[in-house]
Amino acid sequence: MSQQRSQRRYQRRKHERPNEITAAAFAAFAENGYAATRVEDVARRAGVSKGLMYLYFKTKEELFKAVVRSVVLPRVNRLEASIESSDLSAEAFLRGPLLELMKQLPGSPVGIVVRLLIAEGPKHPDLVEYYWDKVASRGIGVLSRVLERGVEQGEFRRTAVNELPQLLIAPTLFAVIFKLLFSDKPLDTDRLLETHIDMVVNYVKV
Amino acid sequence: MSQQRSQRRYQRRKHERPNEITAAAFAAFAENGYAATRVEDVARRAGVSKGLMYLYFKTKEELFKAVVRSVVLPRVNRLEASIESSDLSAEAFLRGPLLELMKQLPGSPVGIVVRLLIAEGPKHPDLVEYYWDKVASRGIGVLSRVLERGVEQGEFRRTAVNELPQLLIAPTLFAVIFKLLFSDKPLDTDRLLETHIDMVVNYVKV
DNA sequence: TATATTAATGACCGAATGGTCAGTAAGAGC
DNA sequence: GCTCTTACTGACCATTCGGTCATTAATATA
Repeated sequence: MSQQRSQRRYQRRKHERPNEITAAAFAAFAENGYAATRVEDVARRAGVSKGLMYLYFKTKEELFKAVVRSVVLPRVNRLEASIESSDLSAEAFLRGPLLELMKQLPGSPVGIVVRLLIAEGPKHPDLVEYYWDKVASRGIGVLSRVLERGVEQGEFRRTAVNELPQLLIAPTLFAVIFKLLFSDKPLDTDRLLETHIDMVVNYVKV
Repeated sequence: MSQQRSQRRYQRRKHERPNEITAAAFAAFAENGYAATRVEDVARRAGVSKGLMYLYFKTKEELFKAVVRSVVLPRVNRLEASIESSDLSAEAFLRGPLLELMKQLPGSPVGIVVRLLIAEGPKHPDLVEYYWDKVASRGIGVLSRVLERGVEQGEFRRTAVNELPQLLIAPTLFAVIFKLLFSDKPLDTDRLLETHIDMVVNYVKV
């Protein structure tokens, strides 16, 4: 035989480790929440020793933040891009791409992150701040611009919704949390969101 | 002097202890969340030894459930009563008592409970079930009946909202969570909720 | 006042877990 | 090949914390 008595005990994979570890951590946090997940669980999932975890992430909290970033950032970027590049009318945009995005959120990894944020946020203020800057405020900005465009083009009246663009996606959070907690109870979240958008559009349309 | 060398070390207060302990536990959970709160912290807050905790609550989890019950039950009962006894028109009810209730939720203890439920729910399925039976489904029932009454009296059309009464209060959850996470960011939750109710009423009114 | 009852204490236990570090072996560079 | 760097391991430590229990003292009863 060549030179393997037993297989290599491990491979060195400096580059891939961080992503693999955050992925494993996300899965573990999703199942058990942050506090109840042991660092060693994550290590096992990632096929790595506990010691290595601390080479790439100084503390469990650092790992947590890395997870949130990795899940949330690409999504927001995609959203922002897809919106800015759209040439639909405001109404068509709300009923089309935005509604589609909203429908996808319940049951997506974002739901998990929301849960983690709600549960752990108060203990990690800088993470909350990060989320606000990089996600929430950008999301609000996008909604705000869509409504504004609608007004400029004479499609929409100017209403309180212009100052409260959050109202557009508020029921999405409800749907996310409902599915999270009561996954076995019936609720047609798609229809809920459709109805809501319909309601808003009727309300703001001239 | 009478018979006190030093003050009594403690008083026996069998009857009051449970309430005092759940109150202390609520405060502690509110500050730190469930997992991060030590039983001994709660004991100290309640002015009681750790051992006594286990006389009144078999486990930390039992204590948790008692807290949720104590905060949530009286509120739902009050809501249900106030609604059934009202003789307002459906619209007046939505714009009056219901809106008022919604406005009160962000910042109330309910917000804390919601956070605890979201964070710990997946690990305490029977608690979630309890919450569904005693709170969520009853709340939905109330909303449903108001809308139904509106239809019967010819005030409202029959719309998708009749089957999705959750839509009425969905933004309340958003407001609760927003205030929970981003307490320092501006958001006029009262106006948000008013606008939403206005929108719904316009939508369903004949 | 004497006795019985039990509310309440607090020292203690053991398991769990975040984090460390001395040592090992993969594999890059020569 | 041989050497040197360093990615990686896994045993270990310190601490924390849920839960127990033998003991104590407040108070009800007689």
